[in-house]
Amino acid sequence: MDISHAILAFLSAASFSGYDLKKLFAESESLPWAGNNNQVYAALVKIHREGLASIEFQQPGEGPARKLYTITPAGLKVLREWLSTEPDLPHIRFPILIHLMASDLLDDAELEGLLGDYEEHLRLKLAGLQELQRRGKRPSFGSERQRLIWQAINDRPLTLYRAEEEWVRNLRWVVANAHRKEKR
Amino acid sequence: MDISHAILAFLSAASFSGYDLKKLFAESESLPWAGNNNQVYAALVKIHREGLASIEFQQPGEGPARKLYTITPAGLKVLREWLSTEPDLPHIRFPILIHLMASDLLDDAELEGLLGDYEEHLRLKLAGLQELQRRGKRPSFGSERQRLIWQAINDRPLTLYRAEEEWVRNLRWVVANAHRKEKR
DNA sequence: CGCGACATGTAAGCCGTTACATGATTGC
DNA sequence: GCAATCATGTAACGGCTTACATGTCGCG
Repeated sequence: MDISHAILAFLSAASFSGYDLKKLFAESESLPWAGNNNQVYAALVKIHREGLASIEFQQPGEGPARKLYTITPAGLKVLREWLSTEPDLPHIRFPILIHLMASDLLDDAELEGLLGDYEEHLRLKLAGLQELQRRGKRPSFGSERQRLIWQAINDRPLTLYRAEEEWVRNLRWVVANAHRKEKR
Repeated sequence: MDISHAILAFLSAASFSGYDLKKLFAESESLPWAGNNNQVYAALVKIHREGLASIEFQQPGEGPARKLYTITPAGLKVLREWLSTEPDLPHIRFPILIHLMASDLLDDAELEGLLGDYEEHLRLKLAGLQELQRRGKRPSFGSERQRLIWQAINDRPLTLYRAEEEWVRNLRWVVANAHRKEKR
């Protein structure tokens, strides 16, 4: 359960409830475990059992009862040790590649349609992300250096989608030219 | 089980055995289901049961027995229908982002070390991929247009890792400058 | 009064990976 | 004879998602 380290990483910046963390994961876009919650609550129980975080019960009267988790010195130690392990390389899936593998079944117009729709889809996603970014909500906790790093973290999905858009645009150009150059 | 469509996509280009497909998935790098085989064999059974591919038993005497799968007209029809569904956007995981979220625990030298090691790791991966690409093995079946598309498919992981490398390089520069500009 | 956000959890199931099990053929 | 590759499968485990279940609070 690798999500524990991500939770500890969040808790190293501030204290959160399970609900907070679930939302952070759901909104993150760049992190694994999108919109889960089963794992978050289960992992929190385990983290607390191991003494890596303490719980502060916040009484009702000012909202629904919540459990605020705060990282302990033991938790910080575990996190620091984990930080010295090398991070894995990016892990990615491009579902469109499977479509493209079979795209010989499509005529030129159909392929153009597929790629065009995909590019449009990407553009919409990008617009949504940029919108979120603009009126975000950027976590400003931590040092100056850490704020720059948060910016890089938030930028990462944007740069990925931009790269994907460029890749598709280029591919569209390539297949359009191939079509012009030769008869099939 | 989405892997069926990927298998059908491969089979639309040529006939393969389960072993062939397993290797194609393992070597692909850009496709999901890296180095599996459980799923491939299971999916092939299902595909055959549904009449989407036929089996040709190749007798021993010229090697170990193998089952060569060939896509049927029904399989082509299913594949063509699936092709008209919109492909999902890329799905990503950048494990290093979790490290970075907690990186405020590291001093400047340690962070530099983390990023430097990561960049080195990326460079090695890139070199390996380029090596594979050079003496590949590029599937030359299909039309001229399709050959260009195969090139794009094979290039995709390369461009991704290159983009990641650039992203890290930029981040290193940013944190190095932040360090110079202010005391902490 | 109903809806949406807040809040915490549980259950079921798929998907994917690792490891196991078996056996033939080729080359050193 | 041994290791590597070809070849086909099965078993077990864990991670992740979807859906379910329950309850509070504030707002229109």
